[in-house]
Amino acid sequence: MGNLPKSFDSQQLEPKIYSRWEKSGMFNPDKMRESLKSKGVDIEKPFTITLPPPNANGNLHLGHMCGYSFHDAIGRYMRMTGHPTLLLPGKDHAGIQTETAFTKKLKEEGKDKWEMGREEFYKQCYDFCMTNASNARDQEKKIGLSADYSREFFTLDERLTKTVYETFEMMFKDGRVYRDKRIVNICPTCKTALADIDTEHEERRGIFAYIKYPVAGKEDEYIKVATTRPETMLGDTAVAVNPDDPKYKEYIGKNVILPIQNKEIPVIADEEVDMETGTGALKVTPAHSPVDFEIGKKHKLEVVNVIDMEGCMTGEIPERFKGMSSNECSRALCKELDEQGLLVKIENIRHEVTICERCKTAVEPGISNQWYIDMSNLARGVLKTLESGEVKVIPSGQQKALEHFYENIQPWCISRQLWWGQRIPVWYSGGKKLYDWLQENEGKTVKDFEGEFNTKISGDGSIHVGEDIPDSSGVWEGETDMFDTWFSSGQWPYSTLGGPEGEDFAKYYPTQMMIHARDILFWWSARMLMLGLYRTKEVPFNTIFLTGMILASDGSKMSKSKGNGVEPQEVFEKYGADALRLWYYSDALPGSNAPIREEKIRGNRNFVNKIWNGSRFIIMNMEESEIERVSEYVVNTDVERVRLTREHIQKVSKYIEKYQFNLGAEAIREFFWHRLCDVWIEEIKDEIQEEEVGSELRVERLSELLFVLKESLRIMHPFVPFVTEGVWQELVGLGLAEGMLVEQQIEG
RNA sequence: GGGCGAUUAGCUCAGCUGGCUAGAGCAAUUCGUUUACACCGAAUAGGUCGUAGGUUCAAGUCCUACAUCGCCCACCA
Repeated sequence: MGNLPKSFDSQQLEPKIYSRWEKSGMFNPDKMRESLKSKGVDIEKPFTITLPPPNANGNLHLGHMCGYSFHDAIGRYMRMTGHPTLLLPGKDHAGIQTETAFTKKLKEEGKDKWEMGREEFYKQCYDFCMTNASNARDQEKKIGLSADYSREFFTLDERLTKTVYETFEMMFKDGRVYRDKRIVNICPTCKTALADIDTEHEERRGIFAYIKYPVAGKEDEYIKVATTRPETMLGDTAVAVNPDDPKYKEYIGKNVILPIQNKEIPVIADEEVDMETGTGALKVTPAHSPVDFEIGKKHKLEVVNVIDMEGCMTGEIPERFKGMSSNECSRALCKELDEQGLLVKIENIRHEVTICERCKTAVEPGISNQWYIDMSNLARGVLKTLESGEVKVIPSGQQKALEHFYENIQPWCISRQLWWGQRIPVWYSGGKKLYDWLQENEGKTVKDFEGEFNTKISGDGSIHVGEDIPDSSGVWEGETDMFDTWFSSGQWPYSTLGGPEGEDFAKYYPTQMMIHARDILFWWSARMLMLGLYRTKEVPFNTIFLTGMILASDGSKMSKSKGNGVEPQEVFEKYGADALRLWYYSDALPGSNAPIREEKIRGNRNFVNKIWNGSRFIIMNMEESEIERVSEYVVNTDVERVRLTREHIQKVSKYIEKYQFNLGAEAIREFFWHRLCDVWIEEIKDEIQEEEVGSELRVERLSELLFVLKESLRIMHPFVPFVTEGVWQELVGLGLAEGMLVEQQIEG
């Protein structure tokens, strides 16, 4: 009976199967609830996961596919065990990263961001993102992601931005949000401030210059300092030595002359200074080094800014250096110092530098005014939930890392000098510069500011927090900075459900899980937990499941520049989505690295094909005249094969519930291939070979096989949804099954 | 400098709270089959579970040190 093709043609069938699922509406939990109700199925608690929104600035890679494969397996399992299940999809505007990517794209097209202007840039960048979002959506569907696309979000959607703004306003009122002038990392390429967490460290080549600072009032007496960044000396305001250092004891409290600038600066004593490093004397540039900034604060040193946002020399320095890049200036300075006999030597060294996480440019530490959030007591709140077990991280080793992060939480710099993102909803009466100046100079008035800068101000220096301009008086200057992208994605679990007042929020919050690769644990999950706790008084999810990292076959990171990447499309075409999914379940386990292994994916494809052919054989063995009897036959639960099948279902269910997908994948393979196909089918083949069509024994045995087949299709469906649904539909076509596999329930 | 993790067959990894005569997939070797599937079947070989101690009736499995590798965090000029 039946005439099925010899292999499961994933290329042909997967898209068809996916669109049938979509039509069924089962990915919408509201519709699913109705459907279950009409069938009289017991409805369990809803199950929700807000899916990680991929950055809408490119295509998805195998790492995204990995995460979605796990989401989907869990989602499908929950759906098949009576839970109205919501996998909520979205796309992320991804602030800096998208701005960088899009600017680069414009450049390739011969266009310039600055010529284009802010508004036009935003518009075109938006379109760029929408195109990418649409591609990403198609790819998500290719891997079989059973998400409810009727609820899809983009992080810049109005409904979502509204929630983000509310949170900011609340935090401002609470005094958690504040503006502060501190030393921050400034990326000269991205031209924006970066939070510490947005930076990386890398060993790079550099110089170590030894420079003589003449002691004031003495001939031929010098203090030698050593520095990796000579250009910052223009902003030096002290030389620090260790109080116990015999070499310099006599100079403490005296002055040295800062060369080039010809300015006297004090020699101060500070325990932080290591006598062994360099010369033991440290030049102090509070404006351009985090360490020096702290020392400067302690000793009330002047802060002299000599490098701007773009990494160019600026401020009160000799004309000839102005506008030079810091590197150019470094060279020019060394030359001049050498001519003056003040340069002792330059060593070539390798040292750790801080670089921009996105564009890998070395950051310039610099002083600037930025918006900050004090996260400390929210961090303590989350810490409690980790300790109590309310929130769990899989693998547990990463949980400790997360605890460590919360214990050492720093103020979060949330303002970015970008064009792409959500504008910080703040208005300054009389301008931002006035506001910052008044904050810095306590007791001073608007009048003082007018005097100091010789301008006329309309406005009183106050601030208004809110999306809309407070009135039309013309005194208000809108904030131009954007939010750090993580400030919006950090609110993903409730903003996508319409915020704390939303209808979906009432039904589907809190969510149950968060699944992503471990590299964004601190950026994302850590923030979602804190912000969730703040806005909703409860943690947004209880389980963080960290997938393994997908690597190139040699164990290195996949990257475009190395050309060692593998495109998902390539894998789909060669082996199909189910085969790729199985590989993730067995290889991309929490805490592990998963170098791509094509031969393993091929092996999984073979298994997928085995599922097809085992099923095909069972179907083909049934004669048309037997179908009605077989479909009505109720198998005896005492029969060994039936009993073992039940045990198998329970075992795999347990594995899924414990997130042991590797064991689940192994078990279904073992059962279907090596028990059903290799043993049971072979046994029954022999038994019924000589039997007449329609005989009691044939009907009984074929019914038994059909039972085992259907049950194992159900339990395999969360792992390999396409081929199992494909087979199920063949059964439906013959009257041996009903509906769609996606809505079937797994019997416990 | 601090934290975390890894080290089991040629390769990639399982092995949860100690009972293993140590498993899987892929690769390898031999044989078979071409009317479910060559994207197949049957079989074989391959590991003193990083090293050294310890706890225990019993240790890949727990403890301690060491070695090697990886990741994360950190302001060393």
